[in-house]
Amino acid sequence: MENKNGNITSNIKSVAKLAGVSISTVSRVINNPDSVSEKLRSKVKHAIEYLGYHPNQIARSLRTGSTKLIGFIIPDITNPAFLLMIKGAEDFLKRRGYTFIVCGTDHNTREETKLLRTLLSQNVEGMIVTCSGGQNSDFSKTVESTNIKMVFMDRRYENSKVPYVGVDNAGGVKKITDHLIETGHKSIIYLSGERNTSSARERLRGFIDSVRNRGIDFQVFYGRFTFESGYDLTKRLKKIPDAIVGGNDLVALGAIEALSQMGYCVPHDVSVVGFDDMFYSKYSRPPLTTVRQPIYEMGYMAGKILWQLLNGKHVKKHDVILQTEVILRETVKSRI
Amino acid sequence: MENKNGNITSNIKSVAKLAGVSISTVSRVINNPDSVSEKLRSKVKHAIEYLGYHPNQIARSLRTGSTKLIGFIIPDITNPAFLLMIKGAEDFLKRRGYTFIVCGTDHNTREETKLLRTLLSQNVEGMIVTCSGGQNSDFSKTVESTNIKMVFMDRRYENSKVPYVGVDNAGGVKKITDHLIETGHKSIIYLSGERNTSSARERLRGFIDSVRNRGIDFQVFYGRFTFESGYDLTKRLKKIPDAIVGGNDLVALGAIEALSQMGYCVPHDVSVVGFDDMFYSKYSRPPLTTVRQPIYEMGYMAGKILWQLLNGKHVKKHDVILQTEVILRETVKSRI
DNA sequence: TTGTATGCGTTATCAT
DNA sequence: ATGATAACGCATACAA
Repeated sequence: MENKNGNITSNIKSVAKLAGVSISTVSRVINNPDSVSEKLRSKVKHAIEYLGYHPNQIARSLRTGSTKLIGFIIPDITNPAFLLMIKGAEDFLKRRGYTFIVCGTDHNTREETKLLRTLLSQNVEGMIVTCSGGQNSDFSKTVESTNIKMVFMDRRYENSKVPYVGVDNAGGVKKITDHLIETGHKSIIYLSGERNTSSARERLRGFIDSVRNRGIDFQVFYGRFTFESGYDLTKRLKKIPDAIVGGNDLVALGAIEALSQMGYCVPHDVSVVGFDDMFYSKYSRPPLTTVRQPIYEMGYMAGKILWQLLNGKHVKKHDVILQTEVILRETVKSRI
Repeated sequence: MENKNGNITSNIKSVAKLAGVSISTVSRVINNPDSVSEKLRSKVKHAIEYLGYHPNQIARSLRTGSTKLIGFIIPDITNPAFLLMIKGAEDFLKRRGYTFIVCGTDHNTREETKLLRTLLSQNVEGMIVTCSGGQNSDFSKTVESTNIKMVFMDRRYENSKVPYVGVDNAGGVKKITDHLIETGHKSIIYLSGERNTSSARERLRGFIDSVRNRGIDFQVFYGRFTFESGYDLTKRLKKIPDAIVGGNDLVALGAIEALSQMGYCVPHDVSVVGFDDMFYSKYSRPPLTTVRQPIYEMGYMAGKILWQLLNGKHVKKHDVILQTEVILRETVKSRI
């Protein structure tokens, strides 16, 4: 039997014919083997083996109404952090029989809405989404109109009834800034990236929370979440502070590079800290003091919550906020 | 109408009923609007709008035999290089209406075979695969028995009729090793990773090609393709050579770190080069001299070839080998 | 131009 | 324990 692509495709009918049984028996051998006699079961199994048959998932889905498909929408499929989250979610869900469609928006909210529609018409049973912007009303409207099971991961849209799993961005930045203050840093600069996502706003808030009303001389500059941005922002500094807090590790690393080119030594002259603890940060020179997020765990948790949603279980906490950990390495020097 | 998940699902029937036409007319409005009178067309369109109807892709696929689904199998969904390849392929294919399922094997060939089966039963129309090991006979057998359209990307299994897109690994390592020899390096050590994949073997071959019969004192050590492996291997070196060639950038960076801890200065005392030009290598201290592969282009090309396969076009070159480029930065010093 | 009826490959219901 | 058959939602050949 040949389909449109010229592929040789065996189906339940051909298996039944070869085994000399009805198609219902074949179906039973696959879905409920115990209900078939040993004799027929073995016949059917051999036929399946011989023909290299495997059930057509499409037909199965149409009939059962269950695709066992989960969709992911993330801002950038090239960013290892997002993929580690996805791995976490997959590790939880794949042993429960799900398959995954992963889509990247390139940080474009219009594309995000489009992908939502695509996944919907692929009949995914659930979705895990890391939002691409600060808001996307088309997206939110579509979600509300469909009752699709969804979980937001790491970044969310506000005013939404979608459960959320994230990390305590504000708390993390606050912790590491507190550490800076406790070790005698009097003037501190925060280098933010784009401020449109929920996580970026939270990090900035953590910095402000830590620094205000404590007699600290502080300033905030906005750029992007890249090495180059950290570099440029730092090069333009009129006055070098006691410490610089990067909105993420890349920004911090860029700042260190600029500082070194400007003749300052880290941490001797300036302390620098980041946020993320990305793969490379422990190998930088000097190794970067930063905040570690439980990335993988975040994904795992998102997978778990989606699974609860899918199975009609009561989701206890609507929002789950995971805690961060300060990783002390060698870019901070006490100035007491 | 409500499906098993409790979702409100409108179907072609409900649209037809509301519009007061037959289901074939609705189908025509969607697939071939010009064949329907203006009057009915507008009625149907309003009904579609009102109900928020979109066609069930599952049913459509079952009927037409076309899923517009492409599957990817890669060794590790957490590795940015693989994902950049995928992005290349997607950029070519998505404007042609395809959707993508991405699966990672965790470098496990058994899992690889399982994923192949999964994708097959999801009725993907084509697949792009980066092989997880040196061989996988179950995988190869299954592929041959199905006529699935497939392209190997970056890593391949031998003896296969599957088209392949890769880079000239051997040529790349040869080029950079030649450069080392031409700049007066007399003793050179190659630090390989696992030697089971096709690309790892090719890189080693490039090194040997460059070094032999030229009076060079050379040695090869095997470890893994990680920072730690480069570090450990280097720490165990009895005698420090003029230059070290890392099987990839991570290994080279690990070697540099070990060297620096052992009191050697790069490139003053030893030259070190890598392979990949991964994202971070230009920011390392000192910036790493390495070989750049056209990662994205490789994926784009793989997508293009798969598309040709899918459309029955004649694929001119069965194998496509892309060229590499040596990136000179600051970890090599001339010793002439 | 429009409608009726068939079948895609399954699973599930109902007989036997 | 096994088989015949309806139904899932859609596209399409054929009839009108």
